[in-house]
Parts: sequence; C-alpha cells; structure tokens
Amino acid sequence: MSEQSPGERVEAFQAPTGTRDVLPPESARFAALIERFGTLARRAGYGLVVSPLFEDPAVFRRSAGEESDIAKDEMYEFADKGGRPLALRPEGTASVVRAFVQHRPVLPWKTWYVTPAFRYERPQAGRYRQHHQLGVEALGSEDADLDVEVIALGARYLGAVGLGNVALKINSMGDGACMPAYREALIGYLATNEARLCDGHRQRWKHNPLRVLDCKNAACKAVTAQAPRLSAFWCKECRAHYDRVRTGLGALGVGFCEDDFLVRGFDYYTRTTFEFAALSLDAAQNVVLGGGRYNGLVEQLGGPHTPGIGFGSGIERVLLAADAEGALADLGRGIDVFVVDVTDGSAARDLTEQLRAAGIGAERAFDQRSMKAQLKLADRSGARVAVIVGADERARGVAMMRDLRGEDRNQTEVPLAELVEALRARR
RNA sequence: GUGGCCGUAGCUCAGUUGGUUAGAGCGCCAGGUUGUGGCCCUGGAGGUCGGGGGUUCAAGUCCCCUCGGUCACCCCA
Repeated sequence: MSEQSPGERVEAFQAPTGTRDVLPPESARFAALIERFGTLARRAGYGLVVSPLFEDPAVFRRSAGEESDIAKDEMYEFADKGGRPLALRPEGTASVVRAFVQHRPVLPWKTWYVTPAFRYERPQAGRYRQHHQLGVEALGSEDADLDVEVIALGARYLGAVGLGNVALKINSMGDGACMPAYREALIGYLATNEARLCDGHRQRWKHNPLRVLDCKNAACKAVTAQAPRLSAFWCKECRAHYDRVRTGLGALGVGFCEDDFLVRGFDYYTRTTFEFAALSLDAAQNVVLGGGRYNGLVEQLGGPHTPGIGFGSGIERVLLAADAEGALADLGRGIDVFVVDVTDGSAARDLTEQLRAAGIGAERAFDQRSMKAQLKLADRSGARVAVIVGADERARGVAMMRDLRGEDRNQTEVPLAELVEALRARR
C-alpha cells in the first residue's frame, strides 16, 4: 500500500550531510588502494581483522583520551533497543586493541584493517563525517625494528599507489618516565607566555598544552620556537629507541625528517610518532598516513601490559593526493571483450559467460539494441576487441572478431570453438 | 559549534532594471547508414528554477525562513 496520496511527490532522498557515495569509475581507485595495501600487508605477515563498527563508547573514549575532541563531541553515540550505549567507530586503533584484549592472540600480533570511521564535525575539503581508513596495528613487541617495519610499510603503500610527493616526519613522545617532566616544563613556559599565544590557544592551552606545538598560527609559532624541546627530556631508553628507529629507516632508504613538534591527535601515543604528508595538498589537510607507538593503550582497555604500534591512512585523503599528482589515473574497467549480438541475444548470453569462465573480462548489451548502439557501448566499455555475432555467423558457428583499438582495426572470422584461444592470442 | 560564498536539465553553466510556452554545451536515446564504434549531420527525451512562505497584476530574478553544497576556523584522516 502506498502511503502517498495521489499526486503527491516523493522527495528525492540524498545521503546525509558529510557523507557521500563512491561510485564507478571512482570506486575503482578506492578498490585499488585497498587491494594494493592488503597485498603489501599480507606480504609482511599482517592478517586482516574485521571487528564491529560500533562498540561501548568507553572503548573509544579511553583510547582517544577522555579529554580529546573526538571523545567529547565528535562521536556518533546512540542507544540500541536494549538501551545499551554504543558509538560508531571514530578511528581504527581502539577496536583492534579491544579485540586483542578480548581474545589474547599469540604475540606478536600483526594485523591490518579497512574500515569506515565516523566523526561528527563540519565537512570540508578532505574531511567527511564518514570517511574510510586502512591501517595496521602490531601488538606485543617493543622492538624499535617493528617501528621501522611499520613505517616502511606505510612508505611502501604510498609508493604503490603512485604518490611520490610525500614527506615523512618522525618524533618521539617519550614515555611515562620522561614525558611528565616535559609536560611540566612546557606548561610552565606557556604560562609565562600565555599573552603571546594565538586567540584560540590563549583560552585553551591548558586543556591540551601539547597541541600548541603544532598550531599553524604565526603567533603560536613565535612562542613555540623558544619553547622547551621534548627531545631534551627523553630518558635514556627513549633516546636509544628513537636512535634505533632512525638508523633503521636510514638503512632501508626511507627518507624522513625529524620534527620536535610532531604531536598527534590521540593521547595514547608513547615514543615513536610519525606522519606522511602529501605536499601536493594544502597543509590544513595534507596528512595522508599517521601513527605511532602506544605502549599503554592495551592496559587502558583492561588488558595486560602489551606494547603496540600502528598507523591509519585516510582513503579519501590519499585519493585527493593521487588526483593532485595524477596517480591512479588509468584504472580500466577490466573489460577485455565486448560481445555484440544482432540475433536474439542468446549468443551474447552464452559467449560472455564462456569468456568469463575462461578468465576474460566480457561485457554485452541488453535489450536488443541496434548493432550501431552495441558497438558504441563496446567502444565505451574499454574493451580492446568486439566479438560480433549476427544471423549469418550464428548459422555457420563463427564470430567476427573486431579490433577496437590501435592503428589497423581489422576484423577476422573465427570459429566459435577457437574463440577463447584467438582472444588470448591477441592479448 | 562559528563565519563567508553558492543552489536553474544527469554534468558544466547562461538567463538583461521582476514581464509570454526557461536556454546552451556535454552526456543520453533514435535516425542519417536494412551488419560496424570513435568524426560529422538531423531529431528526440529530460526541468517541483533546492523546499516553504511573503511582496507584486506578474518572481528563476526581490524579502524572510529552511534544507543542501562548498570553503575557512576548530579538529583531524
């Protein structure tokens, strides 16, 4: 039963604010990123983790930090029909760590994931309420060489999708032994220089003093230029770890620069932090891959002390950067052959399936279109070859094989029994 | 959450100081070519002018509200 009264027009629904549909042909690039990343991750011994899109909100709050913006006002929270509080995943790491705590897999546990992520914020260039991330999380080792492996994997991934113009920054956040002292020193310094901070941070610096370090405002930059350096506070162990990371990256030929002010958005980072920025994008949203070590996070979520490191990479951001660099431009549709049937369609029906079964990408037209229309579709499908079957060919058990690309576009007759072989020969 | 700009066909846009049946290019469909795509020619389909209210003899055009988009701040991927 229709609920509309006669003549009433139904509104055209559209995707909610800050979300979008990823459609062909763009979705091919989306898929290519995931495929290439998955291949590299598996090759390095990382296994896929698929976990629920929603969790107890406390999982995300504990992880990102109770005081973080994500925890405070960017989470999609709701209660299900049983009254259970739930939240949509705002980032990738927390869920994986929660799964680790729950299942206690054998260490080291090296995983990768692809997932949507939800944050309630105003959309703008390169930022959505639902975006997509892929990444890795490796738990159970404190070895700096694992940091190197993870960073190298990130670099390899960005290279594999064709991004050349990227810059890697690394830093160390210290640990429980040295970070508190730095924090105190920074707070003391900011307190005496409060008046010179930018408008926003003059009000908010106490809320998260470290954030002032990566403020883009000139006023803040002038202040932080003289601020105490985190690196001067590193304890012996943190310095040794950091040095091993630097050495490792150097040995692998992964270029990087060190940035004392690299402070990432989540509270859980200890020691190594890193970011890859796409230099072809505006600085406000140019981080395409970022992560770091989180040696206290597993305990935060109720597990045993277990060190970990990982990164997340925004698919939309990487795609923006790929656009800017002209990368990933020529992904075909995977159609090798277009079957043109000017009989009753049964030849197209049977031949396309036969070709697909043989591993050949095959497409056809439906609805008994004219031969001219079918060839037009064949042209646009990207196929290299059209296989044409008319009444005459069908009667004789043959097909015309026509070149759609290249210089000489000849056309030859092939017995149906030899079609697959003939098409393969043309590859 | 705050602010700027913008909503006319599937897409990119034009639309004179408010004035008949709202246009173009591209795309789509068909024909030119009774079995041949890309180029060309002809024709066709396709529009709640984002939505609602108001002013007016008359609103795509002016006013208000609203929804959406976009950009920036904030924050982040």
